[in-house]
Amino acid sequence: MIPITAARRLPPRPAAGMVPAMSRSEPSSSAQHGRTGRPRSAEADRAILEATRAALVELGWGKLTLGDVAARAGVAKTTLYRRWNGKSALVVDAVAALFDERLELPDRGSLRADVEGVIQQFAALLERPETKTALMAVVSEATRDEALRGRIRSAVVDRQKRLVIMGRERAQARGELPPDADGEDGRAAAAHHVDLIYDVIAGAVVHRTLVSGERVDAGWAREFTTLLLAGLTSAP
Amino acid sequence: MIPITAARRLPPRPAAGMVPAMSRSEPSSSAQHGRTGRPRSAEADRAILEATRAALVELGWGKLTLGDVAARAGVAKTTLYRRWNGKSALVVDAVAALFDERLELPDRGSLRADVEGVIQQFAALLERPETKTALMAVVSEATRDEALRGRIRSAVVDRQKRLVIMGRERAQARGELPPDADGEDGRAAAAHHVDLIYDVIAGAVVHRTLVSGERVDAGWAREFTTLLLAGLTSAP
DNA sequence: CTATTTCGCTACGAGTCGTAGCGTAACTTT
DNA sequence: AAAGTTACGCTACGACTCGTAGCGAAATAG
Repeated sequence: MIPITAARRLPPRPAAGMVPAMSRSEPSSSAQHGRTGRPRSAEADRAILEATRAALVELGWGKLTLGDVAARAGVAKTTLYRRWNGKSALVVDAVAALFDERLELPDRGSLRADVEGVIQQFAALLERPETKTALMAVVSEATRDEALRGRIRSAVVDRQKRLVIMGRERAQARGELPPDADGEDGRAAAAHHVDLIYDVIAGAVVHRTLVSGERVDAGWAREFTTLLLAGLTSAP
Repeated sequence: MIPITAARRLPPRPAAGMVPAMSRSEPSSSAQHGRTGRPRSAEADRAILEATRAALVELGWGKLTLGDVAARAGVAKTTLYRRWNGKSALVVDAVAALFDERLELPDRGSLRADVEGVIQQFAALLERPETKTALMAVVSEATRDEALRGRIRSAVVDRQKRLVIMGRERAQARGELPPDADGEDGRAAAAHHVDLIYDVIAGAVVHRTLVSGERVDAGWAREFTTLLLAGLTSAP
């Protein structure tokens, strides 16, 4: 008894906001911070993120409330605010987990097959109602929030870009694409090329799914791949 | 005096919602409905949409409130709810006006120049903070709202697609692209082709600007156009 | 055991939402 | 000119969400 209220005697408070969740796939859980007190419940993290995805599906971004998420997850609302500083940050983490699990690039033997595969894989991810609703909402919020942009970059963009880099290297090894030029310029050009390809592929799939509102079926993936390969394999 | 409250003696009310603004560029204004009472103020429409854009720039989608918009526009909050059924619908109309004014396709003499021009024009539109913030937010909301999807389609998608169709026809007239095949199949294939090109161009520009968060400069537009043309001009 | 941190809970003021009701203004029809 | 109809500005309202504060209890490290 007579417990000394810990929070009270803290310094002015690090900020009004909360833990950055360090952009890892592993949220903000467990000990290992070298900290001394009671560790955050990893189970609570899991439940919260899952509840967030479920609430997104049912309510959509606009009507999703943190109070509702807390109730679904079986935790107190205050716990949410202790870990994330708002709706956007929470949803990014909730959706980022899906990008971890579901994006791979098995070697399908040819550049064409690899490209077509990644298109369909990404399209399948976007078909999920959680991602469909959340991704663009978060992107929209990020236009006014630098920290959120950083989060999206590491949780979504960088992960996808890695697939492009890998596929490109494989194609070069197969001789389907010319190797990168040597030197600093060559590396810069290669990076630019990767960025371009990434925006074209991801952009087209996202746009067709969310803006045009039509499905990415096998036929479309094939046509798009054909168009793309002609551009990729022609002279620089 | 003793005025008979008009609203009271109306039938059960058309709905809880509001005027569809009929998807025209001209909002919901003026008489000419053949209606009989006081017409809606077109000036109010103009002021509201402009106030909406201004509020978007300052506050962003998340913190934009209809009460604030009403105050800026110098109208009563209730007037907003009489014309639009919510934030999303209002913002779509507010942003759609920009797409009207700013999207044209002057004949630049070659397919390459036309494509590069439309890319830069669209990119310039997305640079504006109103569109940057609003477009994806609205798209996100639309994933759960069929009516909103229709609005976006007519206010944004169809207008842009028209540019693709026009550019394509010009290129065919110049002999830069093969003419469409005859018959029903030919027309269907042409429509598919237009859809594909549209999603690739608009998608890449949107994705680079909003997701990757990098500028569409002249160099990028050139590289992208090169990639695209190689794909377009190669055999089907 | 002591120090420290997190947890669930309750409570709260501030702010927004969307609607209702009223009296007035503007326009059409007779 | 009068009557009928619709839009407008204003005020007020209950319902809800937000984000924070404070408390006592639980969980861990040393």
